[in-house]
Amino acid sequence: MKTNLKRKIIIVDDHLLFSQSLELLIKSFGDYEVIERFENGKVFIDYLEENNSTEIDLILLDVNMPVLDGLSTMQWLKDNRPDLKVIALSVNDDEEIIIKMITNGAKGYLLKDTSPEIFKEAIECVIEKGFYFTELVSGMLINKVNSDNKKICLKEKEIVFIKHACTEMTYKEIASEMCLSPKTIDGYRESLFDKLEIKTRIGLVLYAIKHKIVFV
Amino acid sequence: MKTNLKRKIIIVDDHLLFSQSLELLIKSFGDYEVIERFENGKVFIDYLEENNSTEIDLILLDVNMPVLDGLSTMQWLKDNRPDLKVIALSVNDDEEIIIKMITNGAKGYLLKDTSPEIFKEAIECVIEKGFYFTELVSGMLINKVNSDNKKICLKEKEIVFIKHACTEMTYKEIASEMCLSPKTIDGYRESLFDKLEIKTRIGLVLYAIKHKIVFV
DNA sequence: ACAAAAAAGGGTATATTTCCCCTTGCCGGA
DNA sequence: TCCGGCAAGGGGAAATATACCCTTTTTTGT
Repeated sequence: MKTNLKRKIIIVDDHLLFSQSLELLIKSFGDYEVIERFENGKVFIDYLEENNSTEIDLILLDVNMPVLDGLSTMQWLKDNRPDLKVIALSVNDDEEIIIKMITNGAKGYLLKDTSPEIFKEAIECVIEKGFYFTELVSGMLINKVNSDNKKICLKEKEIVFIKHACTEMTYKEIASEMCLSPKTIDGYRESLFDKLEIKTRIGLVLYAIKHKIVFV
Repeated sequence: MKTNLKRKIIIVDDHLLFSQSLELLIKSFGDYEVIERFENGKVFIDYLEENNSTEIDLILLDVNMPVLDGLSTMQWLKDNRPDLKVIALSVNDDEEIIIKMITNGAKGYLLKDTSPEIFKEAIECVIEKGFYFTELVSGMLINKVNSDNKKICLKEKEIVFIKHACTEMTYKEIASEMCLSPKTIDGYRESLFDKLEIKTRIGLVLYAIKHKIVFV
């Protein structure tokens, strides 16, 4: 058996059913072998640190994982092993995450409802040409470039204020919690309402949750 | 080949990579064959209605799907094909969903990070004995029975009001939107604040999002 | 027909929102 | 060096919106 001629793939995914099944699917393509599987970014990085000379052709990296998630893992890879090729896998089509994975060096981003045919094409494409982007992802990249100019950036204090605003505290209570005059808080609120194009505290709460400033 | 002696399994899951891979995994167990795969509850039900005499030993049903999700599909099965055995598959350990799937007749509930060994055991168990519950699920069932007495139930109008309260509308606007007097809205609010043990509209918004009454 | 809900109202105290103005300190260009 | 600008922090006052009482009228189910 000429196993050593096959492309070497690593799967990092906490869904054991998925990762083990996916290994079988990849095997069925013929040209690839799955040399390792890990259930989160932490154990994967541990492995890389102890086996830094292993030949790896491609990494399939899940985005949502416990312990160390795909994004953090991608950041580590960017800093420590930028040579490795990664395709991110996720059920999640959240634009922000996708953009972050790609800016951190992912060579492709596939949703888990991708067909096996496209999946195979993506693997081949990334190994051969270095990248593979679906229309969804390309669209987001373009969208991103076009809206990069007027992007909203929140200061640290504003973030703290927003978090407090997403509780049942009154503004007065928030002010004393943050050791500021209620009037300053008032100023924060006004400038945020203006910046975020909202009109009420309810709008602020919805914005905060939508943009993951606070969690529910 | 004695294919006709194998147990017949159907997979319903929108994640094509997963469902196709899972089919390979199931095949590798030896005693089973995947006779059909569907990508949402709708096409699965369509199939059942046109092939109501097909022999099916087990259905693996994903919970989160587009078009018609696992819960709705389970409800249809309960009403129309209570004879079919279903194992629900999900990444989601939300207690409410799990309980609902089981009260609608699911014979098992597995998270997708289950190991293939447990998965195989669960399949065998459901086909042979009729059910399989992990500790997680059993724990929830017990928990459920113990806390069933004082559960909060919201009326239809209250739900509608809550949805409106999660926007930047004022109560006055909500009243006219719902064709009610502002005072009636006032009453809704008060009774909800009381029932949900909250003190402000912000609290109501947070409750609504946490309990999936509204989506962000 | 009667009790229980649902709907609506009155009144009042706070909270929130909005607008416009003031100080202080810091930074960059003329 | 001086000066304008600008950002952060704070203020007054007024208009609305919210929150919390408690009462009355209408519907509704049985």
